[in-house]
Amino acid sequence: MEALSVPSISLQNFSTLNNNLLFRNHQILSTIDKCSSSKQLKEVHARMLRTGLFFDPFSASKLFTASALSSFSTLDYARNLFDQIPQPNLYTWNTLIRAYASSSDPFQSFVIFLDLLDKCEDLPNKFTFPFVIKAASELKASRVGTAVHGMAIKLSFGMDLYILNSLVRFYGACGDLSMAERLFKGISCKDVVSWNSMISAFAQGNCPEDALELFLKMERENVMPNSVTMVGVLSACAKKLDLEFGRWVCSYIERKGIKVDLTLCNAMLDMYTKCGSVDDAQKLFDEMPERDVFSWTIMLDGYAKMGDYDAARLVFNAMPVKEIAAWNVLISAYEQNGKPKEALAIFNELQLSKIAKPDEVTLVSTLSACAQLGAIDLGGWIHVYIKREGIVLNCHLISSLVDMYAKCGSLEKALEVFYSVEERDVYVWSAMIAGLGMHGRGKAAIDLFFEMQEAKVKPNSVTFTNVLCACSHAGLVDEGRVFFHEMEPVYGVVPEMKHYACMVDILGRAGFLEEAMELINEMSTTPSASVWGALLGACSLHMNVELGELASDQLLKLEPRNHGAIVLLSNIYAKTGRWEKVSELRKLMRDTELKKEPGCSSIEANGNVHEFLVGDNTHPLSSNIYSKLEEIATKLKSVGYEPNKSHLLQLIEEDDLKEQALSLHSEKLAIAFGLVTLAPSQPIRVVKNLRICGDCHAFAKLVSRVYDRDILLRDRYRFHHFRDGHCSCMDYW
DNA sequence: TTAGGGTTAG
Repeated sequence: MEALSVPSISLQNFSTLNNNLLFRNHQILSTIDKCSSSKQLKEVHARMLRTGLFFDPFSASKLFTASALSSFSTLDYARNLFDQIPQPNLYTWNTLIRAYASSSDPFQSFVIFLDLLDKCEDLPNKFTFPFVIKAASELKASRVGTAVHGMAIKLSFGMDLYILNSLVRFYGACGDLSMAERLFKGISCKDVVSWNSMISAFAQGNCPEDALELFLKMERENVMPNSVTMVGVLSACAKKLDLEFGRWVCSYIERKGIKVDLTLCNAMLDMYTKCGSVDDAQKLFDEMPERDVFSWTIMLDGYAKMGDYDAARLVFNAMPVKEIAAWNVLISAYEQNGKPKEALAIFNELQLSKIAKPDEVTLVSTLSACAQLGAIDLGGWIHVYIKREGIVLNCHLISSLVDMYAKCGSLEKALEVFYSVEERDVYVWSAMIAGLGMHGRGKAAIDLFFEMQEAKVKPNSVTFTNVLCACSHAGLVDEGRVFFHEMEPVYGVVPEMKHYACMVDILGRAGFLEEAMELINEMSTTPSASVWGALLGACSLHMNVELGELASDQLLKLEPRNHGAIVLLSNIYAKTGRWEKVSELRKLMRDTELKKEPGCSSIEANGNVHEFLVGDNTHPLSSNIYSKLEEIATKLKSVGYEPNKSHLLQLIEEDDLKEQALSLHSEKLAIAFGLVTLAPSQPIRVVKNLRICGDCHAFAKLVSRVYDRDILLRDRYRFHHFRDGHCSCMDYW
């Protein structure tokens, strides 16, 4: 009996104790929800460890959830906490996967998911899958996501609405719109999220028409859209550049009383700027009760894209928080509008200000600006920076580096980067093919094209443009014909205008002018200015007056202000001695106030880019440059150099004036500057905005021999590598 | 005993 009394007492005691514990537990647990800083959370954690409450899986999961999902706690701390939980339950595992899925490192969700399968006694449930699928969408990890989809079906969650909705988004994000649509159509009880997922999938997958159509269908089926729907619809309007429909959507939102939150406001701003009405955007922006970094960046982007850099700068200066995206907007706007120097100035400002840290987008845009300017020192510095900061070299960065090195004249470095990586997508291969092509290595470019086939990478339209360009620069006519004729039947790439222009260039340059004309006549679409330009260039090279007149007529019909066409035609007339025609064209240029684009050459020295215009004497070292030019002239004359005056296109009449004008061509100034400032071991790298003229070409060849210097000159079309009196273009350009 | 899916800038 005694034995009975003891347990009865202890049971009673235990029960009291348990009640107290429950009460205390409840108190501690309820404080978790009230935490508003990581410090408070850590205090609760400590108390739970002291009381042993942390070792109760449910209580631990409460604490963990707060740390994983709260805005004030870091994911690292949460992960640490998770690792301390002796036996995390499925709920806890799911929460960790969820937290990683919306973090900056969604890949961890996969790692944790595999860990769950290995270590958790429960199988994944219907809550697990949406989180894992979300991670797959973020990463566009189509194979992993598809496998996860299969697993969900096996565990008989194939019809769960939440999982299906996540899958629609996942397949959409991976670009498999037909699979997304198949799943969407198969959902028996679609809710508003199902519609939203499909509309966004269309909008983001470059099918804005389908997105808008689906929205109208949703209307017809009386499904009430919410603000998320409208964000997707506005994004489709922005993609379609459909301002009218966009405006209708904005009034629809008002009419239907759809709640306009900050995100929706931003989507409206974005639609207005993308559709070209920055005024509407500015009006809305001014009225917005609340703005976030997105709102500011959209406005900045709007002004920058339309080329209103002053307004963009005002927005930028007013931004309360200058995230890296804002810097990127400015840098890429300058870089893409042919203002690479301004782009580099912003990059410099970013470096000095240390407000934000360059990311991959910054580096891609900056590398492109370096490529445009031929700024190899800065480009190389960025390469070192990437390595130093441990930035992962993705395909985008690799193609930018390859492109930068190739365009700055260092084919070796471009090849080094290309062969140093294992993952190469079609753009990386295409960039390398272009690099070889512009350096006149046509055969190597073609070999690389076939190497790409062996690596099972499918060529696209860019690849073919680059391959054809490579053939053109190297005079590989037969190879060019084969590629052009095989691109559609063998590789499934339909020839576009630029491919026709390349092919006309290949044929024309090699003197097959009639064949080039036949090709133009066979075209099913109207030939563009670039096609006629290629023919005209070839006519100028081979002095074909008849076809030249035809080509320039067509070209001027399409682009009446194309001074290049007039210059080329006058070139043909001058070479064939039709002076009266030359005068007519000169008069036409005067009357229409058409000015020849001034020649401009740039050269990098000690990290600074120096620019020279024709006859420029504004450079601080101008007097040194001109004495150097005189010295060069004397030296070259002694080896038999005669200036070739025909390249002046008879725009200057007096012979001595001509000679003087020739010596003032910008590339000559840049080369002289290079000889003055660069160490004898350094190659002289010059970038010219126009095509190099025959006289400057002969000049550079001789300078390379007389001064024993490598000269790398990039003109509008290609590279000329001068060494020991020869050029890599073999005088075919 | 806890919960999930869809949205905007480069």
